[in-house]
Amino acid sequence: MWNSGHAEIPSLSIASGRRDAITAGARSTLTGLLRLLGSPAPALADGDAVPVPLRRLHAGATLFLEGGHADAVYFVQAGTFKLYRTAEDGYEQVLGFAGRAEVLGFDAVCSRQHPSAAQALEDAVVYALPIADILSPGPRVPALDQVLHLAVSHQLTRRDELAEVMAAVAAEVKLARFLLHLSARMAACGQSPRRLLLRMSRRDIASLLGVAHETVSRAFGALATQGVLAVDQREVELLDLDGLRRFARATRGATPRCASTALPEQRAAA
Amino acid sequence: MWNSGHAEIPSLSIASGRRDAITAGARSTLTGLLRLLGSPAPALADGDAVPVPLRRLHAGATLFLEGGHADAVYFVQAGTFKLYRTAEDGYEQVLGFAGRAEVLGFDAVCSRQHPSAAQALEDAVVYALPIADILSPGPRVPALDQVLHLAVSHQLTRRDELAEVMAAVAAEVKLARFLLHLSARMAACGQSPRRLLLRMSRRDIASLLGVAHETVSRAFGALATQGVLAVDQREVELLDLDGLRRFARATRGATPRCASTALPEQRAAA
DNA sequence: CGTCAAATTGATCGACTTCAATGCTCGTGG
DNA sequence: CCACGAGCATTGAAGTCGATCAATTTGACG
Repeated sequence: MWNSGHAEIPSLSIASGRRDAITAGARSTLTGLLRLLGSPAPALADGDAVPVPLRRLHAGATLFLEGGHADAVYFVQAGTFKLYRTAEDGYEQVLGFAGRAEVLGFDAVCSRQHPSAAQALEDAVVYALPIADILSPGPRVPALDQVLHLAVSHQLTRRDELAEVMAAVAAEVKLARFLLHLSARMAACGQSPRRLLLRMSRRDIASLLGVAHETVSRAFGALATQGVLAVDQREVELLDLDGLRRFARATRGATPRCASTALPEQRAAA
Repeated sequence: MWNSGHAEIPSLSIASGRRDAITAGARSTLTGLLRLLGSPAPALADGDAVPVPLRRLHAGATLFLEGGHADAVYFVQAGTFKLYRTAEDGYEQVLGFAGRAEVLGFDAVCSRQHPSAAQALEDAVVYALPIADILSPGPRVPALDQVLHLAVSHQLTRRDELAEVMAAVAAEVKLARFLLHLSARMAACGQSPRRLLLRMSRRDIASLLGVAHETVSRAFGALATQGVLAVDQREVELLDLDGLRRFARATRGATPRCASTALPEQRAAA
C-alpha cells in the first residue's frame, strides 16, 4: 500500500484508541519549545504557564497541504518531514527535508497560506505555535520573538546550503553534498555523523537534487565502489568523510584565469 | 552602463529630485523601513524618532563578505544584489539575487557571521538594522518584530521558489522559470512584468541554475527562436508569458499511473 | 584606439535521461 | 502458511542533451 516501506502505520484506529504514551500536557509549554530551540537564556520565568499545543503525526500523515490555510507555525520535536510542491501534472517537487528543532511552515506567515506541503516520513511530534501569537500587535513575549528570529535565521542558512547542493555539476557531487548536509544535521543533534538512516525514498532525493532516480541509485553505487560509503537499502554508512568531502568539493572549474580580477570597484558609501 | 536602460529608480525618487541627491537623513527612520516592507498598520507613533542608518553602495561594492562578522541585517531600498559563496578553488556559487524590499544577511543572525557574501550589481541603498536591536532582550518595538517576521517569511517563500527553478530538468525550463521568477518580482514592485533588465551576467545566471554559461546563452537563443521572448544583451522582453509558462511547466514526468492516488490517508493525531 | 570581459556560436565527447527488465521487501489475501 | 502484488531499488542499453574546449564578435573602459 501507500505506506508500504517500513511505515509502521499502526492500527487505523483513530486518535482515541492506542495507549498513547505521551500525555499531551507533558512538555507542551513555551518553556519546552524554547529549550528545544536552544534558547540561550534560561529565559522566561512564567514560560511554564504558557501552553503551546503539541501535535502528533503518524508516518505518512501530512502536517499541512499546499495551498491550505495556515493557522500555526511548527517546530519539529521528533521525526522527519518532507517539504514538497505538486505540479499540475502531478509531479512532486521536493523542496527539502526537516528534522528535529527545525521550523516548518514559517513561509506561510506572510500570506497565511502554505506555499508547500509537509508530510511526516516517520512518526513525529511538533509544537504548533499559532500565527496569531506571532503577529499579534498586542503585548509580546520577548524571548519568543528572539528565539523565533534565531530559528528562522538558521533555516535560511540551511536553505542556502541546499542551493549549493542542488547547483553542483555532477550527480555524484550532488549526492555527496546532500549526504554531508544530512551528516552535519545529525551531528548537530548529537547523533553519529557517520551513520545515516534515510527516511526518504530515492525518488524523493532525486527530486530534490534535480536528477532521475536511477541516477541517484547509480551515484550511490559509484560512491560505494570508491569506498567512501556503504549502502544497504536506506542505511548509509559514511566510511570516509574526507573522501566524501573531496567529491563534494568538485566544482564547475573556477573562474579560469587568475582570481585576482576580484572586484573592479569596491567602494561603499557611508 | 550600469544603470542604462530604464533604471529610473522608481517613483520613490526622493524629495529633492535626482537620485544622488538623497539626503541621508530623509527616510532613514524606522517608519521609512516599515513602509518599505509594507507594514500593514500605520503603526508606530514614534517611528520617526527611531533612526535606522542607510547605507549607499556603488555598483560592484560588496555589502558584506562571506565569513565576515555580522552587525546588521539589511533591507534593500533600491538596487539589486547578488548573493554568493566562494569555493576553495575560487568558483563562485551564486545563491540568488535580491531586489527592493528584500532582506539581506538575516541568515547571519544566528551565528553572527555571514554564511555568504552580497555584492551590489548596481548602485544601491539599504537600511542597516543592527542585529543587537533584533536580539536585545530588553524592551522591544512590537511593530518591528512583526514586520521582520513577515519579511523573513517572504524571503523563505522565495527561496523555495528558487529551489523549484533549480531543480528543473532541462536548461530551457530552468531559464524560463528563472525569468518568470524575476518577472513576478518586477510585478510585485509595480513595474512591468514583461520588460526585464538583467543586472547580472550570464555567468551568474548559469551558476545559479547549475549549468554552463554557454548553455544559458543557447537557452536564451532557443526561447527567442520560439518567439516567447526577445533578447538584446541584458534587455529581455517577454513577448508571450503564457508560452513561457508552458515551457516552465515541463517536469520530469509525473508519477506514472493515474494521479488519483492522491492522498489515501491524511490523518494527523491531535 | 587597444585591451579585456562578456556573449555568442560551433564541434566533440561524456554524462544523464529515458525506457525497460529484474530483484527485493513487505503487506495482504488466498 | 505461502503466494501474490505493489512499490522501491538496482541494473542494462540506447539516444540525447549539455559540458567542455575553442574561436569569434561585440561592447565597455582606460
